[in-house]
Amino acid sequence: MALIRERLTHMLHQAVKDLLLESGIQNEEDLKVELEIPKISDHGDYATNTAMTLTKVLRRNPREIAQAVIDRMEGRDELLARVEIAGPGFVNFFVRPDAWGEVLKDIHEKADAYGVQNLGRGKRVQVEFVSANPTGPLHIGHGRGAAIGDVLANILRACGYQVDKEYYINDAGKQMQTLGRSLYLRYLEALGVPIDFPDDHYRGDYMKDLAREVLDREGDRYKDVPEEEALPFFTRYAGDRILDGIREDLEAFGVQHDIWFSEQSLHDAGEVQRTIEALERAGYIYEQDGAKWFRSTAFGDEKDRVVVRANGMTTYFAADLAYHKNKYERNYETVIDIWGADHHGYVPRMTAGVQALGRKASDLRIILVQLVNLLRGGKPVAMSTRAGEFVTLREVVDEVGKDAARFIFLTRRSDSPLDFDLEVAKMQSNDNPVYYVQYAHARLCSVFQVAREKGVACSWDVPPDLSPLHQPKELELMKLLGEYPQVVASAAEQLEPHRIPYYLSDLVSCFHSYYNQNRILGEDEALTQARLYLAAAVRMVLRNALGLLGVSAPEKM
RNA sequence: GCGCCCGUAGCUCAGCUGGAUAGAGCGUCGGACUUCGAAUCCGCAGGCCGCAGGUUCGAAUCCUGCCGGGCGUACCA
Repeated sequence: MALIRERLTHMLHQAVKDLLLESGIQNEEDLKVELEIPKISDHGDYATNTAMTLTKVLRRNPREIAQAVIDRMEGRDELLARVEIAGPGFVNFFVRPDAWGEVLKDIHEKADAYGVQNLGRGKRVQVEFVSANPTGPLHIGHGRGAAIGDVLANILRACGYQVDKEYYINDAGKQMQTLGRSLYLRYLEALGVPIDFPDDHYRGDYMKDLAREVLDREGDRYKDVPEEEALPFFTRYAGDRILDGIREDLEAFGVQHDIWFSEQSLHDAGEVQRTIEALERAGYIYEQDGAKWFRSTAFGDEKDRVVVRANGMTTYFAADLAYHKNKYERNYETVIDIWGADHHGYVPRMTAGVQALGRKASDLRIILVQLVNLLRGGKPVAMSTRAGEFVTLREVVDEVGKDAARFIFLTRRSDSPLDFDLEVAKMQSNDNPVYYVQYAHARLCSVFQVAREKGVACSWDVPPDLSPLHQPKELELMKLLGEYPQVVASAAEQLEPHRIPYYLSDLVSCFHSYYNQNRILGEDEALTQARLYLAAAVRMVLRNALGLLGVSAPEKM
């Protein structure tokens, strides 16, 4: 049994199709119909503006079209109590109250898989996120990108895409040398050798910690080794250890990448060179002032970009081109990059790059994540990266918990800047939406606990009679539960994970309100069974949605 | 200068692929625990959707111009 929304959409779609055929029009584009939930309940459970959008094609007035559409909706009486034409030409649908129970049966039947669908049809998608340079610990801005990337990937998986989560390690180039040298100098310092620590080196305390670690493990064996000989060890050591730390911090944050991809491996395999050659053959490379330029202006970038400098070194951008070429060679149909918004200037050149490599611009989707302002009690926390004074992601997770941190990162559109207040994140109140949602789940678990203690049946081979559910709040809950798959689908299509937390807040708000004015476990056995069945469905959806967010669904709190 | 993002209630933000009377949380004020969890609920108040034009049956949403804030404008990584 299909869900209410799907059935109605289908019915409407057929009716519009018939109407267009009768009028001799066969235009697929005019056939898309959309159902919205009106803001005002007097306007029905669902409404469509399709009659208005059809006025231009059919050249008739919208209310007439609306009537014609309604007349062609077959089997509407089974599902609908009433259909109205309203305002300039809206069609408002009032679902039969007894039809909503189908939603609950559907949820019980699908259980964990409720919300899972097959929009993607197995299409391979890669989500690349975090990809912070392995030169220091992750900070809170990386956390936001991590949460968004991780959850977006989860959502796409739930929608039938075959998704890999990938981390690009910038382990090549001068910054790694600088990193190694920073460690080397701290090592000497720890041995009591006077050093001069340059400003452009990595000054954070974590480098001193690492230096002590090297000292413990290796003793003073590098003390008298010439710098050029010692550096490779220190570079590799620093890079590996910092990357380990990043991995651990992500793990503590609930994020696991499937693939860790090394930039150096592209250089080692000659892929950077090959990519430049491929672009040369395609005619997108020219030489000027001793450098090789990529003609990104051919695809709308504001200027061309250097890929090989006059000194013969390839640029970072060249490696990025090779990396993206490599992604498509690994057969990803769509590649999603999650970048800090401070990199937005790179979007046109990267988009140009994938097109020059023979892909559609839309094969690369870039999500820009705005910066995070870290606050404590409303006051900004100093965040100077160079001085190494930043608050790390790990510190934030340790202080406020992974659930609160993730939820807060996700409760905002990614292109909106985010104020992250450590005190608010720790508050166990409604200031903090994560507890509001988790509390509902714990509450429901508690109800089931009590039910079991009282010996009330609360698992069902066959659905109970749902006719006792007819209160407005009960119908509203069922309707909201029925919207969940649609919410997941739209989050996937629009690449907007924040839709899930907002949906959860709505659902939970409705539930809490209902809970406060009704008892689930009561004298009336039939009513109790029906309400428990509803409650179980709410709990199921909460679990599924929180699972997508990587936020726990506690039984007690 | 040019480019991108943002400007919605006192605060933090949804709504933006055009739809009917613009929403939520916080904060203020006032109510609800002998009951399955009060980390909850109920109610009151709060708006020229930055400003000005345009597009059309209809604009917070699309277009143009301004104002204000953030970011970016390398043969750096």
